[in-house]
Amino acid sequence: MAFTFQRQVIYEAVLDSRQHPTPENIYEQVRGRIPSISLGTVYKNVKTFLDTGLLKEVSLHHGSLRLEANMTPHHHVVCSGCKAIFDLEESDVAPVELKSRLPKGFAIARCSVEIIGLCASCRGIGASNKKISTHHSSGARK
Amino acid sequence: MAFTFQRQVIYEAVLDSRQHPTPENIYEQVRGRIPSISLGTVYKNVKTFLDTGLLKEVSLHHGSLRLEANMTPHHHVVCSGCKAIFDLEESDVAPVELKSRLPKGFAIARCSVEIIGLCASCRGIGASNKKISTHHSSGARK
DNA sequence: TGACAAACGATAATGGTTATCGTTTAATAA
DNA sequence: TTATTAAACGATAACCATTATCGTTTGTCA
Repeated sequence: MAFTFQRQVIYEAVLDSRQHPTPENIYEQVRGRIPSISLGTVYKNVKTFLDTGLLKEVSLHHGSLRLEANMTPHHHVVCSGCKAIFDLEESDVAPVELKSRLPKGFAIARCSVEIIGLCASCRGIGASNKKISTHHSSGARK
Repeated sequence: MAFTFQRQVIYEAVLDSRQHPTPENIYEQVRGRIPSISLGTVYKNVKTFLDTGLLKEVSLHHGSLRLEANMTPHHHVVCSGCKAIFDLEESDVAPVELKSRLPKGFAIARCSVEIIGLCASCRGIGASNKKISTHHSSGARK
């Protein structure tokens, strides 16, 4: 991977932003230093950074809305391969224990634990138990 | 809110699916019972259900990719109003303690705690400290 | 039953993201 | 250093998820 000027500036833009920016946010900031940059270049390089592990996405579930009818508090087990979501009852996880202050004035509504990993079928164990298919390619390297 | 036949079938489709379906998934399933239903109707009613609290969305961050450069394990404080994301160091939360089995064959990669609520500015406390603006309307009733 | 608002289906428009394509730039070897 | 070649760039079209619009149908209620 060639470390071009565009890449440096894009990467620094994410580093400097303490706010988990969107590609669009990055684009706007980078244009301050490279006015001719294309939004496509930002997307391409963000994808490259994700693939090589230089950056991470905050949520595995951008791309499409996922719904739930279970309104009781509970947690989620998420497969980073197929994006499958399994529920975990609230009692299956010991209460989360905060050891520091939150941002000033923040009012907690709820606490949700996400256990992220690979499900059996994505690890190649057992039959290919098809989940609901969703989401764009995410795990494929070019 | 009138409880039309379409609404009943859509809601049951989400209830029956143990898999956190997308609107598209729901559309496909509902078409089995109401072949003439429109995808737009599914979206409209899903939105209605979200607004009235009958359904919930799994992630507050579908819609647009959010990036992070902090590759050390950490947790997130998320404002459900403006979708702002604050980081919490791993040491700020006591280790998550699992009290049950996960789905057979699931390999844990990491555990992430999400503390969801309203930030100071979304509660109307303090100056309107603008965060990076992102995401479509989500909190607004029609 | 009639009147009116709400919901529906069809479809156009929007917004985020990816793909394409011709040109420019970077890496490598001569 | 220059020539070669693949990778990266910018511009733009295409794509997919979602929302908006609009004319018609269906519920609700007087």
